[in-house]
Amino acid sequence: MRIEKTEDGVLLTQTECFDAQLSCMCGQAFRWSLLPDGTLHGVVGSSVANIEKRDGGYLFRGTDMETFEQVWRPYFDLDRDYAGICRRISADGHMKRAVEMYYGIRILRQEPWEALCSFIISQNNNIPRISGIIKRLCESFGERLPGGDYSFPGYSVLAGLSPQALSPLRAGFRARYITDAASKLESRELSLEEIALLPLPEARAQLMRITGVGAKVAECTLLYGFSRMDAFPVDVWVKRIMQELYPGGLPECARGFEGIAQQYLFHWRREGERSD
DNA sequence: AACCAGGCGCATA
DNA sequence: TATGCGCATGGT
Repeated sequence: MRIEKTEDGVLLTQTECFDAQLSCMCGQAFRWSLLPDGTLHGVVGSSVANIEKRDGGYLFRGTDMETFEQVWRPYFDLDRDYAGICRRISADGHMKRAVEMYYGIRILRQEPWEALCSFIISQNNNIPRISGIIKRLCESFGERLPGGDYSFPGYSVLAGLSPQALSPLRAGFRARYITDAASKLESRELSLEEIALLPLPEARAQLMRITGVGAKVAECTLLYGFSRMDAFPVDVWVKRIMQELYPGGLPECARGFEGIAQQYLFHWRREGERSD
C-alpha cells in the first residue's frame, strides 16, 4: 500500500483487494453515491469523500493526510489482510466464484450508531428507499457540512423526539424503533461502548433489547458497526443461498470470516438476479 | 393492481 | 419452539 500527498488530495495506490466502488455500493452502507463522472461521493462522520480512480488506485480529492489517516484508512479497513482472507475462503468452490467476480469488496467500518439506525430502517424495505429515508434523516436532524452534505445525526439529537416528530422521514412503522433505540442509548440503559467489548452472543442479546431489533438487524450492526467479521446476517438473499448451496451451514474455510463471506455471497446473488 | 422489499413483534398452538 | 399475520411506504 502506498499513500502520498498530491496537490489534489491523497493518492492511494498498490492496495491489495480493495475496490472502493464495489465496497461502497454493494448494499452495506447507504450514504454513498456514484456521480455521473465516476466520482464516488459519501459522508463519514463530519468528513466528505470524493474518490476518483487514478494511476491504478484512488485519489481522495481534497483530503489532507491527517483526515486520510484518521478517517479513511480505518473506514476502509486498509490494514486488514483481505487478500489473505479471500484466498482462505476461496477454498470453497462457490465462494471462489463470488470472490473472483467481485474481488475487492471490503466490510466498511461504519459508526456503530449509524449502522444500528440504518439497519433498523432497512427492515422489510428496499435499498433505494432505505437510502432516501436516511438522506431525509440526515437533512432533518444532522448538521450541514461545508459543501452542502449533512452529517448523520447522533442518537442524543433524536432521543427526546416522539415517533411523530420523525414523520418527515416517511419511515413508516420504523419511526418508533429509531426513537426507542435513541432513548435507550441516551439513558445509558444500553451502551455501544460496552457492547463493543462483549462476546458475540452477549452483544447480540444487548442489541435485541431495542424494540425493532431482531436477530438480523443485530447481526448487521455487529458486522458493519462493530467490525465483527464473524457476525453472519442472514436476509432473504442469503437464506436462499444457504438453502441452495449450503444446507449444512457455511463451509469450514469461512470460519471466523462469516460476515465477509456473507457480503460476497449476498452481492453475487443479488447481481445475478438483476442480470437475468 | 397485487406483490414485494437486507424483519420484527405479537398472537396462537 | 414454530408458524402466520400486520405493519407504513413506495416501487414495479
